[in-house]
Amino acid sequence: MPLPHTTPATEAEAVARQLTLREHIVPDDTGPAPGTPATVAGVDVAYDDVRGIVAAAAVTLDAVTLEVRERATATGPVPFPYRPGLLAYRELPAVLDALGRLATAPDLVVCDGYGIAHPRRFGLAAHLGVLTGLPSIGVAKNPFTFHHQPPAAERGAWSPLLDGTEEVGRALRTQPGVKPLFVSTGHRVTLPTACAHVLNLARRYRLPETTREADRLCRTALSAATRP
DNA sequence: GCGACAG
DNA sequence: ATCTTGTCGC
Repeated sequence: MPLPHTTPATEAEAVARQLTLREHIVPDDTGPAPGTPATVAGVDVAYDDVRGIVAAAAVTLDAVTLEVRERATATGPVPFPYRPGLLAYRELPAVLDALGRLATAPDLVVCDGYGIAHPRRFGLAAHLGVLTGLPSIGVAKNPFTFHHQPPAAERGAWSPLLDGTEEVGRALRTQPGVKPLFVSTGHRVTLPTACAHVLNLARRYRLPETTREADRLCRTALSAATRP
C-alpha cells in the first residue's frame, strides 16, 4: 500500500514529483477524532551537517493520556540539500525508515513543518501522508512565506494563515501569551481537526508532546551515531 | 538584481 | 537545522 520514496537527481525532478504526488492528497477527515482513543506519532530529524549524517525519530503516544507507547529511530546519510520548498526530500528517507521500525503503525502522524501550506501545496506532512497512506498534519514554528494576524492571547485562539487571500493553514495559540504555532493539513485530516489535535497534544507547552518527544529522541540518536 | 525562505 | 551563557520571570 505505501508508495516508495527515492531521492530525486535534480531539483527540477523533485518539483515535478511534488506536482504529481499532490494529486493523491485525500482532503477528508478519515483520521482519528482528536482526544479519542488512538495513537499519534511525532516525527523529527536532527543533522550533523559536517559529517553529513541525519538521525530521525518516530515516537508514538496515546492520544488520551499522552503516554509514550513506542519509540523508533533511524540514521543515514543526508540525501538532499536544504531548499525551501523541498524539505521533504531531505527528511523523508530517515523519517520513513524510523516510522517503518515501529511495531505498530500510528493512527496519525504529526510532522515538524508544513503540510498543504507550501508554495506548491505539497509540504513535508502532505508528502509523508501520501506515501504512507497515514493521516498526517504539519506543525511549524514560524510562518514561512505566509502571512497572518496575531491570534488573541488565549489558548485555542487562531487566525488564518494566508498565501495571498487563500487560507493554507492556521496560526494557533497553544498556550496563553505564547507565540502561536502554524498548523496545516497533510493527508486525510481537515484543518479544524488538525488544530484540535494540536491543542489536545499541547496541554502544557507550546509544542505538541509528540514533537517534543521526537525532537529529544532524534538528538540523542544523532549523538549516539556520531559518537564512536 | 535583491531579499525571503518549513527544517 | 545548528552555533551557544547567562538571565529574566513564574
